[in-house]
Amino acid sequence: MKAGIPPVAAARGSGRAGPPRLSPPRPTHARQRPKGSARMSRYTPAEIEPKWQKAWDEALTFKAERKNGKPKYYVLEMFPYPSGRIHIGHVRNYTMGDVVARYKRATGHNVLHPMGFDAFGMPAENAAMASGGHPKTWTYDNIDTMVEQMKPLGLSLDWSRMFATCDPEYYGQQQALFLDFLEQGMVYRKNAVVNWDPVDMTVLANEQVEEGRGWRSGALVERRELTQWFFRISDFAEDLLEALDGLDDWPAKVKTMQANWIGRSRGLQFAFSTTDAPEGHDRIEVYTTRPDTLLGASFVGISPDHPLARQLERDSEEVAAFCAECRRTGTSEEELETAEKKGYDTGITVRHPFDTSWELPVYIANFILMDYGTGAVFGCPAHDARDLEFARKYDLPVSSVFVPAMGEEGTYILPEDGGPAYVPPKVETVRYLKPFAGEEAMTGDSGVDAAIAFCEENGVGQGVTKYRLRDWGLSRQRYWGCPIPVVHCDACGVVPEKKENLPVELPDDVSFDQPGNPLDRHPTWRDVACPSCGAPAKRETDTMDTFVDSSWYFARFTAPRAGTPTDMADAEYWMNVDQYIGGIEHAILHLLYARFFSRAMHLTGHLPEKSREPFDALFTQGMVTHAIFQTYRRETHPDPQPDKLVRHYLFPEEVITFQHDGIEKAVETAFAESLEGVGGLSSVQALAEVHRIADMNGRGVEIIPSAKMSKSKKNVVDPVSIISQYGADTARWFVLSDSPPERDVEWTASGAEAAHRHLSRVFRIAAEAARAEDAPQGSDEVLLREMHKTIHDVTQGIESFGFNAGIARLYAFTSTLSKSDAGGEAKREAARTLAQLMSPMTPHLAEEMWSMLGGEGLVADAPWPVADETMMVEDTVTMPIQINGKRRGEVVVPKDMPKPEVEELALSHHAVLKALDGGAPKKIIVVPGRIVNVVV
RNA sequence: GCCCGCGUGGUGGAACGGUAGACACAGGGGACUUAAAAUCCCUAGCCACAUGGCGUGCCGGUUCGAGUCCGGCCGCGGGCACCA
Repeated sequence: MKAGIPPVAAARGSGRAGPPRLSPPRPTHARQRPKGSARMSRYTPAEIEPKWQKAWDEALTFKAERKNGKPKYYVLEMFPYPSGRIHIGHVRNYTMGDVVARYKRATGHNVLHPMGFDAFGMPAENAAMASGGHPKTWTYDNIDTMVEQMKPLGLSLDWSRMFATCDPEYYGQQQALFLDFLEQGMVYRKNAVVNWDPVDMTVLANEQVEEGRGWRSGALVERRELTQWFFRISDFAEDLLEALDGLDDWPAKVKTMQANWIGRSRGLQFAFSTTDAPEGHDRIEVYTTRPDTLLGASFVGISPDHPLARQLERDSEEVAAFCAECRRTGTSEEELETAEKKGYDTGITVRHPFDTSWELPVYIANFILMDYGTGAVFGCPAHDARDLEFARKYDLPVSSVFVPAMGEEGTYILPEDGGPAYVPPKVETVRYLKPFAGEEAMTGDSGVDAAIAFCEENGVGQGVTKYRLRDWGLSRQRYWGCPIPVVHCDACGVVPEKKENLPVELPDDVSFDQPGNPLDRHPTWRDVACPSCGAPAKRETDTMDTFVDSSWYFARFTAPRAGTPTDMADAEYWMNVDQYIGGIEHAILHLLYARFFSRAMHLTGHLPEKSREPFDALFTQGMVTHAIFQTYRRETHPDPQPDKLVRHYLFPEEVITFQHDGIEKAVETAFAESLEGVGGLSSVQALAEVHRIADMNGRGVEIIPSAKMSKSKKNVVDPVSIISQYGADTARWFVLSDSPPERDVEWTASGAEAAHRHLSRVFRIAAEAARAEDAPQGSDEVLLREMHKTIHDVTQGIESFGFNAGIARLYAFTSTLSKSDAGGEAKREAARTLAQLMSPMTPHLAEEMWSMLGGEGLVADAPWPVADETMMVEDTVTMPIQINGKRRGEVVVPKDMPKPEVEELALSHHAVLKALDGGAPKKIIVVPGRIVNVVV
């Protein structure tokens, strides 16, 4: 640990509210205390933490090895991207995992808790372009820094298993998996669109497209088709959907999101016959999930990429112009859906399948995706908001098919009369105005079923099940990724690389001085002999999506140095991941891809059957947020241009926060110090005056609370400075306190100080207990009873991911212990138990307490304390008495008092007597042990 | 736009459909100290002197009883297939 960050920097600022802190606490480690009598009562994390980390290292405490006789437990946190520095969000993520890992160790499990890096990806290339370095150097330097920053956290990791996905040993095995998948027919090539920057001549990621323009060139982005590699994940759609049911320990919201993403739908596929269409387009296939609304059809819409649209484009400049415009939007669904709905009337019509004299116009529409369904839809404006918007824009007819079944008369406005589109859930019963199949009143679901049956009978089309899930395009036109191990040969076509030639390693001699993929411009790497015929051929220059890297790393951790992707014996022993922990932002893509991969790895013999679902339990944690401090700076321009106010962000350490008139305010430290005569930072009054002056001068600071931390907004907290100031245990304790793990937590400097004060207090109390006189006293039992309740509640808290609740109990128990007048031995027992209960959260402090209280060995090796149920039983219970559901009093009764007696007691309560006023109660509800409610 | 969440004092939050505000931060008061820091104790949802009334984003519903369940709205966050 590095000594001394400027005290002002950490203590000022970012306090949520309150008076200015004028004399910040000095970093604890800076006090070089003489060894001696006072030494034992001072909490010095800077001494304690490295000492115990060394002890764990030397004892190989956290090395994971296959062992018989103990149940295994595999806990995994989503591995980080090596961005360069660890982030307080990482601290929270890994601390949660560490709590689980240490707790499971203590409860007799053989724990695997590994760490690695998700190391391929665009930021490394961006850095190389910006500063001329090499992605590889940048990445490995970052990894070194981050490991160095993570080690002081004291995580119970088996560092010997560490790897980065950009290690050739890792991605070589990934290439082997790719070849096996290819052989099994789970990979194929097809055309797909990408964002194309016509100036930089390069493919852009969605995030590199800003308002339809390339982020560097500013050129209008185009969609361009390329031949790309795909995983057949959609073949697994049904299985991936069905299996969600078995994931009992996954959050319901994640399962819902995945189910919606897979999007199984039952619908009708049929064809409209066309009039006046070019040859070969006499039919337009459409797919609809609402065939019951066929009689409300108003138009047919086709994708700009639909074969018919393509044909028309060739024949007409106008159509070509319209399609070109449609293709100018990005490829993301969000952009397509939020863009203004536009259509082009082709002049072609189709005949309605139920009535051939009824013709509908065919529009090319920018919101229809070629990838989903058939690339064509029929529009029913009355029952689809988007179709209604479109119909109103192009003055197309709107005709209701059904109306609400009951009620709402008088308030319901038909869409044709200007009302909104009526889109009830399909389970709701509606009344059909023009039923052609089924009942007049029925649910949407029945309506759809009846419509499908009717259409099938009459030869109009057939019921089909479709999925929204598309195949996974894995080709990326970038350097810093896992090379796709195939060779393109003029004679043999696409030829897989031979396994003995793996890994196909990335060449080091590349430059990023021009846009595009350097592999494309690297002749000696690119030009190879065909593995099949030996003729001159070219390597595939696309690399893999980085989601591939993270789709199997959990399996690799079970045998990180194996010469094959996995070692079956190790996989059999360690898989599955018993507890997986990570951000909710990965709820869909990463987790779905990993579920697909583990199925594919099972099919290719790399994982056992049980690992088709690799994560037994999932927990999604919230973010760490921090207030943003925003101000404006005057930017001066030469005459005649006026000066401009430009938004400017301040780091937390650049401001002082305080509370005035009940409102939290902030002033810029530098500005306050520049003022003379107002007393600067000496009091709330002076700060308020500074604040007033700042506002008048356009130097006011605006506080935007609870924002996701980001470097550009400067609302970041660096864990390294927190650790050097307070120690790792304080950082760990803080990120676990207060907020429930699944929710976002706002980092506040005052909260961190409070955590540190508490740990110091615990240390003092433990030191006192160690010295306490061993005279037995009457209140031993009170303390021990409380201890057993605490064991129970903290255990419960950890088991249920209620770390904050467990910590609240530990606060309470610390308070009990400090006030207890129990004998020394009881106090020591209580303090040792406290150390054990705290050990998953604050492992270093716990070890120190344990050793000072005469605990045997390491607390990390001590078995978890077990609550004695008999010590927790209370014989009386306080029951609140409610009158009409409002609390009016309480009675203390024996725990198992029979209902009639409780009723009698309640009725004699003065508040009840007063409320009854001589009358009889209407009803009395007694919930044993909980509550009495008297209804009068 | 679509899918999924979340919303409780000045602040973070607690609460099997059963005493709303545990625990903590900030605040107020006090003890100790020459003074301060550190520490310890007390206090505290809001309104009202009080009896009491009002309170879990807003509106409505179910229930003896709703922060919790249902419907509708508002606000904020996550995801939307090439950010990881």
